[in-house]
Amino acid sequence: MLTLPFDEQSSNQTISSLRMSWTSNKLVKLIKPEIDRVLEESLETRREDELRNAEVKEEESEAGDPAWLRRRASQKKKLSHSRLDRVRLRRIEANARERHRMHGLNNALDSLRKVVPCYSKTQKLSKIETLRLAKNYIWVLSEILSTGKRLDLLTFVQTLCKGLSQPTTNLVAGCLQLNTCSVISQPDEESLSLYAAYHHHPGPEAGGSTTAGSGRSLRPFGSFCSPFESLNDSSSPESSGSLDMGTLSPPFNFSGLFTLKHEEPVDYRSCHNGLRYCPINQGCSSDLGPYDIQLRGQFYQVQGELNKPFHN
DNA sequence: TAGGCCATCTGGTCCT
DNA sequence: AGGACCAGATGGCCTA
Repeated sequence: MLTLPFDEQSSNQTISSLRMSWTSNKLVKLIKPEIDRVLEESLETRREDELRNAEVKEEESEAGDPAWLRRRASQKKKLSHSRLDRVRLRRIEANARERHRMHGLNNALDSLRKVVPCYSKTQKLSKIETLRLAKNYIWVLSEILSTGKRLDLLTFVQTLCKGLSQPTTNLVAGCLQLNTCSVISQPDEESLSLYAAYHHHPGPEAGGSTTAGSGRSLRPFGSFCSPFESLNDSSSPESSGSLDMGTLSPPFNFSGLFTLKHEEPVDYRSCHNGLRYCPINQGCSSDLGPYDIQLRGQFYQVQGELNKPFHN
């Protein structure tokens, strides 16, 4: 007799989920008949219990229930065993489909994790953080495209980290070997000048902390406005408290239309964790810096170039 | 131990 | 009728 890792009190849900989980395992082929038998026994037991309970409930309620409820109860009563079985079978199938659907969703999220900065097999980003990071990443790329200006690493990371939790911020900063404090609190002059260029209006979130004066702010980019605003009425990634992908669409569909070209072969080892960027005080004179945007059809090359340094 | 995250189940709704 | 999608509920696991 096979001993399954759950006792008789385990619910059918547990049994069916275990059954589904094990389906992919080759071992299950050997023990499947046993699993099916236990499952059927469990289903049968539960079926009998539910029928008993339903009968008791109907007896209890028939006296004072409204007519529609009595009708419903009598309809239930009329459900034959075969009909009940069919209903339950449909429920089981629906559960399996739902699981499959959610697995598909999770696979898609995994794919997304691999194309955003800071992909790590060991420390997986949560679903919500993955979406937030992706949103910020798209926004940064759109900024680079629309302004034609490079972002220094600090700005890049700070923008990526907008709205992310502290652990994720740490992860992103860690990927780039940045001090987290500098990511969240101390924008450099270059960054500030860049914000000034973008600064159209303070925005609703800029009322509280500021970057000037105190030199310390939890939200240093509160007034970092996107040039897209005039076109799309969109705002910076930080402008909405909740996840709002809809307002952040870029001004045009650039997917597959551009690539980033390095001016010269890059030795990633000489840079912070591989990212080629212009550190503060090193005076990169090029307008575009390392990002030489060209209209080609090599989006994935861009993606690879941008992500290569971050992925460990 | 509380809180975050996740997988799963479930019933409702909409669509074909 | 049946499938896809969604949101709420629930319980397990992990971590600070």
